[in-house]
Amino acid sequence: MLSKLGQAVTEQFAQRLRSIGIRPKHCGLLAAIRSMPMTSQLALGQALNLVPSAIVTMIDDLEALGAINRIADETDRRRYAIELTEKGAAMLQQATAIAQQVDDAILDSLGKTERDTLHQLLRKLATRSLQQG
Amino acid sequence: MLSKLGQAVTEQFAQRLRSIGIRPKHCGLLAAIRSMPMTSQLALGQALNLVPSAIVTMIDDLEALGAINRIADETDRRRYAIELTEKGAAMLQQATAIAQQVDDAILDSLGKTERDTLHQLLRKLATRSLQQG
DNA sequence: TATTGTTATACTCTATAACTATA
DNA sequence: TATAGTTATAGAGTATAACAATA
Repeated sequence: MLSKLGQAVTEQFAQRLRSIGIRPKHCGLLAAIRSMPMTSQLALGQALNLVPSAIVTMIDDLEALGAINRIADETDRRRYAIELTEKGAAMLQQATAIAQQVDDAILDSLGKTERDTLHQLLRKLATRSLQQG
Repeated sequence: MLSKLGQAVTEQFAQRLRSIGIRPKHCGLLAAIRSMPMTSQLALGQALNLVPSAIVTMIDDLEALGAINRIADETDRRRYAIELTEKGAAMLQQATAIAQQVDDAILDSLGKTERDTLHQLLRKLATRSLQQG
């Protein structure tokens, strides 16, 4: 049931994200870029546990959307620092809002107390289960 | 969080299922075959919302493992009825046991009352969210 | 020789559509 | 002409490995 619900949540999120042209995986990257400004591509990839080719593709996507810029590093000409543009920051904000909407839609049938209980229980599971991967 | 937990559960389940040579999707099919004995392939596919080519591949997999037999229909030579073999029934039983093990592993940190509460809350979510798909 | 970023390649999963043999 | 099953093909998604430029 957890598995099916998780899929349903992911799919709803993905579907609504289409309106701003990105996928769930881009959200994590955008958030990482915001929290680690001007970091190199590979460093971002390491932080998110992504292989180099994957991060390049995603950075390509975000660059095509105008969400980020590749800034050439002056001291090391192999490197590009990734900069979040205003548009990218706006997209991240929209994505966050969409996530909130999906949360609300999913939790619609639960009252405030029930939501809190659920959140607490899930967090308890997550601390154990998400560690091993 | 639901999304990540769901993924973690699915992956753990998939990993343990490897020991008996099948994937999570085969479990649903095996269960359907048991509950609908001697049904045609396409009918099974419809019951599980699968396209014909997908069900054929999965039936191929299960046949190669000796879990099912294709029985030629005597009145309609296009049709094959799917029969669960003893080995297939055993596999389904093993899969069910594995699912139980994964459940226990995931729910390890929760007490009996907490598990019941979680189950109740998730079911409440599921009745709403899993309907739309 | 090692590292950053990129491209090429391959592999899985899955869906669409063409095809066969029956009806 | 429609249906059961099959095969071929194409599309995402993702990982591996080869590669160029630079350190």
